[in-house]
Amino acid sequence: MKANFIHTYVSVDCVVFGFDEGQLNILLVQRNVDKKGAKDLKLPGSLIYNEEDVDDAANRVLFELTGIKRMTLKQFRCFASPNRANDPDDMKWLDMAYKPNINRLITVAYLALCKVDRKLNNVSKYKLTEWCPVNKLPQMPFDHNQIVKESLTEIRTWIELNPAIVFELLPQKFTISQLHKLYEAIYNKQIDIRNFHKKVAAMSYVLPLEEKQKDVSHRAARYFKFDKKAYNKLKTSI
Amino acid sequence: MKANFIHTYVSVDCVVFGFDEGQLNILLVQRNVDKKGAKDLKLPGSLIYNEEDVDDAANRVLFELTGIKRMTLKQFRCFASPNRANDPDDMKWLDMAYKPNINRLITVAYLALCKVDRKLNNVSKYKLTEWCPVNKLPQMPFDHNQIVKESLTEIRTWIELNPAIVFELLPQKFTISQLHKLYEAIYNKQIDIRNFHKKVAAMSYVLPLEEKQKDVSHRAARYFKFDKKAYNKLKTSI
DNA sequence: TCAAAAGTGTTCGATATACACCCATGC
DNA sequence: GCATGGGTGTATATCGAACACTTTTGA
Repeated sequence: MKANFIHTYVSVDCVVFGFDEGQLNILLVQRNVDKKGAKDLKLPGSLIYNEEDVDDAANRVLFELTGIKRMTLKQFRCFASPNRANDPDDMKWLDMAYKPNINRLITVAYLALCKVDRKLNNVSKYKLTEWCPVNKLPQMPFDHNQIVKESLTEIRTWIELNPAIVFELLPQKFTISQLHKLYEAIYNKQIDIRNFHKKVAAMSYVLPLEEKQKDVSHRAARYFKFDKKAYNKLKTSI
Repeated sequence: MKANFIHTYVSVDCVVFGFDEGQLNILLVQRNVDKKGAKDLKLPGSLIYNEEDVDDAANRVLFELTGIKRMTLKQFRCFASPNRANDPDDMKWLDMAYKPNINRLITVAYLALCKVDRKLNNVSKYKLTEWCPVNKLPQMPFDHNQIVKESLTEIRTWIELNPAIVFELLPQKFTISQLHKLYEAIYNKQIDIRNFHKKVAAMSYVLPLEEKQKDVSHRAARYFKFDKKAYNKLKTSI
């Protein structure tokens, strides 16, 4: 009986959201195996180190992936099905990428948010990274498709609890239209634009700038910015 | 570098909430060490087995603890600080209770809900279990105090997402007053009773019964029940 | 008749929803 | 001048918050 307690490896996997051209995208990486044909993409992740907390491991993965030191991230669930790493291809890849005989692998999944205009400098480790629209995801190894699926409901509840995080997905300067499209993408439904303007006007921490779009073939939109200090002051006052 | 990937043990720990006499309580168990004086209580938990998912492990722990097969439960966070099991007493206890040389222990924390009037039949394993009011918790081993603290905010967001789960903390038949006190305990603030009556009246899935309290030295309160079917129908229709 | 808890309505402000037209700009 | 997207206001319904007195029952 006591022998049945499992000695296991633990990994973190990150669902990195980005927003571009009205679409939510997820950042995927290519596995190291040379599989002809199929692209073989997966969520970025890593086994955790000896003296490393899972949160630290997630930050490390994201840094190696993007060159960004402190991304906004949130742990959302541990995936631990005994069968999640039973596919022969996946086992072979674990052998190669980490060490042989990884008999069981449990993963802790994270959500992370990334501004589109952030230049990504991925450190050596990842040969190829790719933004992939959430509604056109490929078949992925392990339970990564399941993880992404759950992350989509998780990101909504995250925003309910902390409305400020949506601005992590937009450039410093953004238009109402961009924000509007982002909300529509996250909630996957249409939102009346007039009511949306009112809603934004009521957010004291979203400030209009003097600057407007240039060289657009229609009326130029005003830029806005998110004022973190105003937001925090408001939040602590409640 | 590759040697640095950790081979670790994984446990589950359960924060079991109960509600009695206007108070939220948590079910704790006594550790097996004979420490004089101090009671040495901890959260119920266990290492996970070889072929066991963490959700299954949590269900097993709860069954062994209460005799209840399917408790309402929810995974809420993985605690994995490298130092969380570094206390000498805790390490000694791990040696005894499980096996020697558990160098690192990661835990996945669960919330569970238990009706007060449920008779608890704890299976052999636990010598002594104790309901403990959330505002009078003892010092506990590992990071169990931290886990409980986070569970208190977690239970609120759980209820926001799924209002039906509060009824898991009440008897089949309950009075508005009981429900009212439960909400006050969970949100830790006073709630106007007239508005509360209105709110309950608007819940189409909370049905008044003919039955009333007996032998009370004041006006007898009406009993209500939660209608799961009506709730699910309502939920799917939205 | 008193103590103790049950039960009951109205008003107000804030918030969400529905809905359609004019404005600025580049081509 | 036209195509494209930007920007605006009003009316209505819904929801939450504040607030005090009467009813029932046993002791």
